[in-house]
Amino acid sequence: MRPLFHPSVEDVPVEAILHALSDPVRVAIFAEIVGQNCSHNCVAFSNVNQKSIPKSTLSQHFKILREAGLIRGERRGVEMYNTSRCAEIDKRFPGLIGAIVTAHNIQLADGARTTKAIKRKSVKRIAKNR
Amino acid sequence: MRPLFHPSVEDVPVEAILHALSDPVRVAIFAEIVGQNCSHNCVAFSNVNQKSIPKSTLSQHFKILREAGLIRGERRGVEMYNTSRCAEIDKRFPGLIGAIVTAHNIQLADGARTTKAIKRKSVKRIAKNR
DNA sequence: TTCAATAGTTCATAAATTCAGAACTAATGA
DNA sequence: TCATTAGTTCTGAATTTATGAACTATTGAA
Repeated sequence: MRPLFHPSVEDVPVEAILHALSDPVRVAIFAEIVGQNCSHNCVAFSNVNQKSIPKSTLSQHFKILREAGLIRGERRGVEMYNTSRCAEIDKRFPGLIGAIVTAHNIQLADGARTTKAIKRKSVKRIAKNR
Repeated sequence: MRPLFHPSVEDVPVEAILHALSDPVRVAIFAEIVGQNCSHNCVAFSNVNQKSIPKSTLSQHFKILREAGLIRGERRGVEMYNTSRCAEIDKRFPGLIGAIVTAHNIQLADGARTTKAIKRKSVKRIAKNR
């Protein structure tokens, strides 16, 4: 299996970072990894947000986080060890990751109200039904 | 013409904000509006990034920024007056907007290197060709 | 060794989003 | 009333994303 691709932080545009974190499943995964400041394998997340997510989908999510320079994935035996690359990103874009993770946590804490609208789709629906 | 929809900031999930700003044209527009801390009509942006963007597309972009609670659009005669809603958002998600706009500006300042990769698409291509 | 089990990737295609031209609406000023 | 300007909406095409199925890699046991 060929080694995973990890871009150097200078090659990652902010847009890619924002895009990677604009998905509810991916911010959740990333916030976990940052929070624990340690590893986590793919399967550990198979029910983020009370939903069971197919592993092909999860695999994609991790790939997007990796290619946005947000995490580093390292094979450890049969499973994957993921760590955040916060420190590196923070050098280039100070405060960015912190602010996003904080915002995510604030939203989590807000609870019920926002959990209903956590999918992008919902926002659009709200907007539409005005 | 029916009045524009502006969500209350509490109803906007972070994901929607990040998604809105994960597009190079939209961050550029938004950073401009924030930077000038004042208005700007649609057409003023018709060649953001040296590209001329069709007005139907621009209209969509503004709508997405509006529905993410990032800007307020107000009709002034025949044209649109757009202002940022930074202050409101900052109350709920402190530092978020600032960090993103700063990151955007850092990237702009970096110049040539990143401008080539400014489209999400490019990042993926870079990733693919490994 | 060989085999089964586990973790994750890749591939193919269906579903959802986004883009952009064309037709439309609204306000302004001649 | 008409032409002009600014912006929206509609619609089909192009692009992205999601996911089941098939595949690859590693481990541990027989």
